[in-house]
Amino acid sequence: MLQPCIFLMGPTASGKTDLALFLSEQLPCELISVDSALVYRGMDIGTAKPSADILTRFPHHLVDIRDPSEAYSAAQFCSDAHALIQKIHAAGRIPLFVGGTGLYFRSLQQGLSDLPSANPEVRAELAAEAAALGWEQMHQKLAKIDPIAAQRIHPNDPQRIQRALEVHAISGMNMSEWFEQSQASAWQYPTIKIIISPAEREVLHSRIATRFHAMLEQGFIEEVQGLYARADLNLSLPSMRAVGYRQVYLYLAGELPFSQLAEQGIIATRQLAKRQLTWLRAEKEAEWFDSQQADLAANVLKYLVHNPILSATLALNPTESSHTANNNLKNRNTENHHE
RNA sequence: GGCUGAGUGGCAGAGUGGUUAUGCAGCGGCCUGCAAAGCCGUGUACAUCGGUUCGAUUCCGUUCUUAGCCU
Repeated sequence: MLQPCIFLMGPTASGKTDLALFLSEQLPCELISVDSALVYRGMDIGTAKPSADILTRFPHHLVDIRDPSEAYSAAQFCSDAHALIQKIHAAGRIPLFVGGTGLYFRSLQQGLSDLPSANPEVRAELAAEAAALGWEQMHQKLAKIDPIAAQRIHPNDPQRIQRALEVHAISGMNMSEWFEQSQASAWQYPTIKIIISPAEREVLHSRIATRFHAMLEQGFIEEVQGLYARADLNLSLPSMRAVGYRQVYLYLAGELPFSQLAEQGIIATRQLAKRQLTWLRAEKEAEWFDSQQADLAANVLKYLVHNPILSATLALNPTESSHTANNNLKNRNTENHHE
């Protein structure tokens, strides 16, 4: 019988982190971050990363595991996550996945087909070719190599055209053939999925704006200055394209006036949150909680503790789980948690 | 008070006697090794009232608003 997992999902600025910290105090959990930006060391303010002090007291897996010059990926995330699940389950504890990266959650649940991984040299070649021919031409090439993929991929979508061509260039087999041959192994663990988000979009927008201004006051620009100064970092890297970092980077490069920095950063964050919500709406069998409700933490904990998926595991950990949790419920009723 | 100009969708900004401007924002969606990425879709809006006309956002006049100039 497989042991359980918990997913805590939500858009940026919804208060996931505080809730996760609380839950990890109350339940025999280990925190695993599901966030494509928190993986980067030295990117702290703009990613709203928990402080060093918090991370010491509440260890998070998959935070600060890459240099900003490196790339991470959904496939690496899946591999890392599965290794962690084994380890955590072996210790009799529950993996608590927290984050807002929709692709990572989906990859985990649906599995990824067996595909050749990214190859920087091949990508560089394809990029150079595209610069000469244009992406429409590249799409036409793809149509010859892999008609099925070409039909699915829009001619204006360079990222996906490049990946499909890359797969073929590396392996000699096209993407659609790979999909046919490999059956992605789906998620097996009994899982409770919690989604938190403000019920009102305006609330989310206002929290995003407030938080972005706070980041600027906390020295966000100085943080990016250090990264901007590095010769090995540029805007083509996923790290420097992260929301907020890209805008500050452009400002430092003199391509975005200071007067527009906050506005553009906030807009980018809003658009991120919107895309995240699109992923979240597609989640099946998830329990939604309004992040603005006064007793959010208590309600989520109550929901988890009473969920049959957890009962067996909690019964094995009576002293540090359900007993404590139920006691703490009484003290948490009026508290409101924010990220 | 007089003269001249301008009034276009949330914002910016073209244009036309009868066909969709466009960009940004917003909203919805897509998503298989860059995903906080990349991409797709989505608004007859033309200040007011009246006139001319088969037909006016576009022409004429009224009113209002506004910018500049004059007294």
